[in-house]
Amino acid sequence: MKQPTILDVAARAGVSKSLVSLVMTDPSRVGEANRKAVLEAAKDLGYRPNAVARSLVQRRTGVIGIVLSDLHNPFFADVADGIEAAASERGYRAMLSSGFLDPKRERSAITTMLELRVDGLIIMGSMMKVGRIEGVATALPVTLVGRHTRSKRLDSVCTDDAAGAREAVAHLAELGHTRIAHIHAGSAAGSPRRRRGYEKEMIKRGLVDRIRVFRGDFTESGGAKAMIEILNSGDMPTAVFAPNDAAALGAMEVIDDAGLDIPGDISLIGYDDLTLSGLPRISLTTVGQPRTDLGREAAQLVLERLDEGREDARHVVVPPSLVIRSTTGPPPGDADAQPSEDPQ
Amino acid sequence: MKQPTILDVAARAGVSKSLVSLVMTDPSRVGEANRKAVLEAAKDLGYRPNAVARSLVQRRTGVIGIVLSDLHNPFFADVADGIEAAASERGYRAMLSSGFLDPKRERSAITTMLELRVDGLIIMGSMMKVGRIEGVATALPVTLVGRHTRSKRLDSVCTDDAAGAREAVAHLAELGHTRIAHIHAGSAAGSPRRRRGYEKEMIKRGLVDRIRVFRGDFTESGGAKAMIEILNSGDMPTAVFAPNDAAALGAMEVIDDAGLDIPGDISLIGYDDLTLSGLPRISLTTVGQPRTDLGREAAQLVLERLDEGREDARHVVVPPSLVIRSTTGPPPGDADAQPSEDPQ
DNA sequence: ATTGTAGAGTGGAACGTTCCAATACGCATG
DNA sequence: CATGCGTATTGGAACGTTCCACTCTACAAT
Repeated sequence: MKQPTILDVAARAGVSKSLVSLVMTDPSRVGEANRKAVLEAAKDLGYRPNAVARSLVQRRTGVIGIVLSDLHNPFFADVADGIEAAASERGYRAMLSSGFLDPKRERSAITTMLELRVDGLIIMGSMMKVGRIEGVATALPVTLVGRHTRSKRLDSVCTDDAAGAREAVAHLAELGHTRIAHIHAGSAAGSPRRRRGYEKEMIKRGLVDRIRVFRGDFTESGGAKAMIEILNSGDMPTAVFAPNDAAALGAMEVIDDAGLDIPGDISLIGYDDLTLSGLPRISLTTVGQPRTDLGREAAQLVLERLDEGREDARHVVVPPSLVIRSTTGPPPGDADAQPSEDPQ
Repeated sequence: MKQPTILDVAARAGVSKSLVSLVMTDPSRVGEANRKAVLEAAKDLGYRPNAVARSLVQRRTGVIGIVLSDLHNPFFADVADGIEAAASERGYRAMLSSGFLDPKRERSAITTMLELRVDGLIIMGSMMKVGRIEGVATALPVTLVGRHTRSKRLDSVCTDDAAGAREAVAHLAELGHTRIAHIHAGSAAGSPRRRRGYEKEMIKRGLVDRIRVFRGDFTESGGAKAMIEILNSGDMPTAVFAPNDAAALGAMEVIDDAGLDIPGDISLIGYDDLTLSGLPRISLTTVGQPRTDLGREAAQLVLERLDEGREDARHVVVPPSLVIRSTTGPPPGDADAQPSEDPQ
């Protein structure tokens, strides 16, 4: 099991370790004969450069760490794709770790990344306070995905959650809804803004006293639980705005199980536009975010600091877009149904 | 940005670097006064042990690498959860990398893991040939998830894919189906066995000449494409057995779009039992695998080699279980409908 | 007084690379 | 024939830890 080192290769090829190192990094700078000898020796021995030793002397690992809150949320998978693509174009590789929706485990995932000395860190859907994350940003470039901040110490990229939420509520209001409830995900990344957007739009439309907010989270089961509460609240809304698609799916399940019709009895709207949500069976109205672009942008921000020496914080906000499908419609008993916004 | 080292801490605390090292690993072996001084100095400086340097001297990283073929497949997320849980219980941490459904990129992901000197490797849903992976297993413990092999050099854990496939076909046959088509995913992990299970059961039931196999893959779009081909084949089956749930969802979408009813016109069955598949709107009949357990078992296999010195290969096969939901029913025009197997 | 022992702390080698300054060698130039 | 120069190669110092063998001190046992 003992792995061969550069010295073993050097000995076998009859050259110095420095020459082997040269061949491994830039073969063109080495004479024909020696190059061949080294490559052959390396192959014979099954030599693989030890990135640990290399990182130690170079004081860089070439790895961008990604910490995400939930491996199950396909939203992150797309963002991660974007990050990986951008990173590998620039000679970095991405390594991923999950926070399992638990601030403590997220913290420990981040610590691990720091100890491994990743060159940059991208944190998505964080459950932690921005303040704590800022502390980390003194050691390496950090980009937050999906969370708004004006921090001077780290970068961020997200969609305008408040605007997305307002669009969602506006869409419902224009369909004639007034009793619009919102499920929120506490202080998890993005959630506070979406909630505020919901509230603002409700206020703007004169629906202040119709504001109903229920606590859930960004998962299917969180959405389901909140929906059960809504159904039991004795104050049934005609529309529900979920904090994301995963939660919306959970809510949908509860509504279906209760024998209610979507959107006949209750309209439902999510956030994220997962591929899944576009399935005909689901056809969830939702607020879309350009996921892969979000990821590319996040990687770009890290790389700018790493390779171009940028020092000042940048915060990128991209606009969300409402995707109207078939889980939203006029409220029940609405005489003037079929307005132009009605899907299908 | 320059990070403090153990020497900085030692200087500030007025002790030797060795003492600092001791405090960091086992504070109880150090005198009260010095321990406090060291901890305070470390805190003041924001010292974080450099895992790269530590790994170099210890010749271990404490990291279990996970390489999976597709970040989007929630199946892997659950398995990864299991791995992470088992690993962290034993003091290891898990780090993840995606192969993006491309054997080349998978190879490069594995190379990266090897260069980073992870202590063990778990490969899920691999697109590579087992032979190539075996080469890797000489350097560290490797466990394959979801792929059958009798290799003497690496471990594996998977469900009995052939048995699962046969159960699926048997279920359809008992409902009265004879024209049962199968979408397969080429040589991707698990697919060949499922295909063979399908064929065997078809033969056993005297349906040899009804065997129809279409090429797809383990993704939604792969399933959709194959389904389009099936619909255009001019030989419409009454049931389709997809290689996994993701592909089944793609197929479902195509069937829905074609205006056909599931299971009225065509029955559909998947493999994996994603959480998603249990949603009332989807309610996909499928073959279930104990995902988290699969992950725990995989981690266990790696850890046995790492910490207990096991040398011989172990291959764990766990039984799959058919989950009957509402995408399967009697074939159209079947007079004696509603057999006892009918769901609901 | 001598010896032994335990506890606390230290210095230096090692881990496997990269990088830099230095060397060796050939060959053209004056 | 000395000089200079470019190319190919080398040895040694880093990188930041851990680990081991060792020293030092205090104190108990003989």
